[in-house]
Amino acid sequence: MTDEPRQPNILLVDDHRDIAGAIIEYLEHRGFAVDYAADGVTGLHLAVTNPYDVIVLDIMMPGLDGLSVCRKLREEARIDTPLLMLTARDTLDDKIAGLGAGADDYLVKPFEVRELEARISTLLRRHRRAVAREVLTVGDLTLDTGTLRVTRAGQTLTLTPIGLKLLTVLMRASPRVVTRQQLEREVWGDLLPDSDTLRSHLYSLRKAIDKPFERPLLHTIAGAGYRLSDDDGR
Amino acid sequence: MTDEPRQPNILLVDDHRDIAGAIIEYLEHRGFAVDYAADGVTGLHLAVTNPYDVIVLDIMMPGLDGLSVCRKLREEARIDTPLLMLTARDTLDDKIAGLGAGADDYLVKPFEVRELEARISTLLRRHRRAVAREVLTVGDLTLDTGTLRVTRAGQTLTLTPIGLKLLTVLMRASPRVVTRQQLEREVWGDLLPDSDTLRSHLYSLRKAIDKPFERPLLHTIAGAGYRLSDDDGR
DNA sequence: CGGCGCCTTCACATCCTCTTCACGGCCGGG
DNA sequence: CCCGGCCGTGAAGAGGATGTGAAGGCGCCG
Repeated sequence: MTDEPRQPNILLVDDHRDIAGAIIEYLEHRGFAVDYAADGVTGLHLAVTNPYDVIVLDIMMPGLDGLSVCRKLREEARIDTPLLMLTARDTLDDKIAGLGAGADDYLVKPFEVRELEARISTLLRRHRRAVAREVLTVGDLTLDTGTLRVTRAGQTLTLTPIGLKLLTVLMRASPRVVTRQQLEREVWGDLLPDSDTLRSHLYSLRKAIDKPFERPLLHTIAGAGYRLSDDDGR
Repeated sequence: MTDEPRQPNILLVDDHRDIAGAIIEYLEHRGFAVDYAADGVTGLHLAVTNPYDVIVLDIMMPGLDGLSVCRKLREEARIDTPLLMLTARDTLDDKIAGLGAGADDYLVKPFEVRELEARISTLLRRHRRAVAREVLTVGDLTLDTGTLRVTRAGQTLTLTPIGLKLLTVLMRASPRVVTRQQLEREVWGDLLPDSDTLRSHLYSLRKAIDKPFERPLLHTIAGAGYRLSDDDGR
């Protein structure tokens, strides 16, 4: 609902302006937002200052070459954005080096842009899935963001999409307090509903995750918001 | 980029020495300090005797398996170090149910080492954030501005929104004196109430934070205002 | 088309907070 | 010595915030 498939941001680093131009045109036409750098230094700079979804990196470049950029990104900047390396056939050996430097895939030149797009899409998918899977835990309550399964004390709970969204936000924030406003914004974005329907949803959520159990996890903080936490001994 | 650069300590527990070797090599190359145990018993021992930042635990092991190690860590040793579980695809379901055992995340084998690293980084970030909240302290009184929880001498106090606001201002200013005017302005802005309701609120606040205890922390400075401080020596 | 979830909206109940007011003690000034 | 101001104390009522539950509408899927 809120996590819509926004336009993926791609960074292309390649010193062949003509080839790059064609690639950019195609990718933008296909719904990607493309940033471009003609050399390794600017490419590196862009990569560390912007959150890209995929980085496409030519391996042979004057000055700072692709391998070095890759290595710096991974080892110094600690950026784990999916990275696709472009390499010429005759330097195929580089591909080994490329994967060693932390690239996720490589493509041998010359290639079809459609092939490039396919690889990019694969990387996007894989990374999204990888990032999406995460297990949040508060007390004996767990939420697996990969399977969207919610359990408490071993038994599976079922909740509505909005309930799930609220719970995710609350669990990520736990044990900090989340204001009503934040919750509303997370669920509905900027088009907030007329009346405060949030109250009903919180009510349902509470009924789902707390009602059947001894110790409540969802606490109301008067005048401030809500907090999800396991307050036993402390 | 403020509090960074200590080397994170990882504990890896996995009975597949070859896989473990590759993981260790990669992680160390990427700047982690890795301890290794090939079975559950030594893993458990290492985990309780050393302060790790993240523990990576294979779920299937001869002898003491990962789930048991996890449970023992959480329930007996009371260690809340972030814990990542490694699990084979075919045993996914049972094991995920076992997330109630207290794992923070899981990774399905086979996986990319880079993905493992990404997960580890996430856990590190999350844990640091959770621990590094701002906590105000005056004497044995503490206020966590993230969870809005107030404790004194270990026990949790409950106070009203306005009481909380007043306390926050007083704690931030401590041990300086805060005038009535300042307090009123903080709470009500420019539209001050008719009568001085502030007195009542300070009374309640005092009742909440001082009444149940020996030494008072909230002092009235005649004609000047209020001061929150632990005055033993002075 | 019909049933089923889910979301929204509304109405009511309940709880809690804030404000207001009244009283009394303390203290300094007249 | 008395008075008035300042402050602590405490109770009570008004009003707001929140919990609770049900009705209705809408979209989705068979």
